[in-house]
Amino acid sequence: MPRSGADLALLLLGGFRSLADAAHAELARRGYEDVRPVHDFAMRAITAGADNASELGRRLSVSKQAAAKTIAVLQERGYVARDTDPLDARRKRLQVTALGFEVLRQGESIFDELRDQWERQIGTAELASLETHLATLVGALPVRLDAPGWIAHDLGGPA
Amino acid sequence: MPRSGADLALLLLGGFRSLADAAHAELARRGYEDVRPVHDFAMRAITAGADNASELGRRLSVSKQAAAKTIAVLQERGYVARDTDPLDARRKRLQVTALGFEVLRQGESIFDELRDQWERQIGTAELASLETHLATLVGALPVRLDAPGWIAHDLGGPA
DNA sequence: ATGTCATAGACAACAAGGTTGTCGAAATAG
DNA sequence: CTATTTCGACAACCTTGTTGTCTATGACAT
Repeated sequence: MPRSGADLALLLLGGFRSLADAAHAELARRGYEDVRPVHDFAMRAITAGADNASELGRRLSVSKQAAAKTIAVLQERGYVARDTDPLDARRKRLQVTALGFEVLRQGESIFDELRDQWERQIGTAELASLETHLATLVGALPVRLDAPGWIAHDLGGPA
Repeated sequence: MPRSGADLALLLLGGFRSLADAAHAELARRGYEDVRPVHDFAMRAITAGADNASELGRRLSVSKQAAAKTIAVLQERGYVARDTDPLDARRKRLQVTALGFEVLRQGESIFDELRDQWERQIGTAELASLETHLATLVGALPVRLDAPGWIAHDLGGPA
């Protein structure tokens, strides 16, 4: 059955959402109730080298002010720490704390489990092909979480 | 190459985003600069029978107040009209205007064109299989656009 | 050395979208 | 006729983002 282009878009969104919702719920179940996908992505970016607010903003494609707000939350909750940069007094160096890494680790394993479930549902080869094709179509896009309203927000639904 | 679960999620999100961004940009190019995906979805829901604010809220899984705000915008821009319901004086019946339908029509064709492009890139059978598998995995989820921060917002990036 | 420009981070003001709570009017159940 | 529910509106507030402005610091050219 030939679906419409709009359906395809919804399908993609739905796929992401079910993964993200499930991960968020599971993370909450494991005790990290205040962690949302944005936080996870931000910590990943920090780990990957975005060790100051301006740089984090660039990596996430948001303003540095927005990045600073996210950092403030992360810091408040003990997931990242900041200290001054000895080489550049303007900068505050960011570091993911042990607690932060713990969340990152759990998040990863949750997503991997979710992927395994999908694999069992449609088959290893099928999922691999789906990923390959999607990767071809999407290319390497910057993270671009953007205004993560529903990504960041508490996702209530049963979906 | 076995990707991680998180990558899969990002791929899905990326797929949706590239479609949505392209559609939004093309719609703007065609002169509908103030239409965002949420508006499109809302109009679709209205056409599909959600002819009052409360019902629209239910269909979109948002509060009726949020739905009312969306309606206000849509009305302001002339995409929907409201009149009183002769059968129930509490209700304001919603109707998509001719202009609204025009946008809907254009949006559909844009998404279809985008899908065609994808089909040419990876092959008809491949795209169909991708859709089928995704549909299996996702199931029938309610629209649930949720807090459409970046869906609703003006998507600036080149992505 | 010094003047100029770019960058980091902080603060303020504001926009968009959503939420809950409240309320009056109208429909409906008993 | 009364009690409950539903609709739409309003207000207050949250979250995440944005732009603009400001100071301190660094980089660089003169």
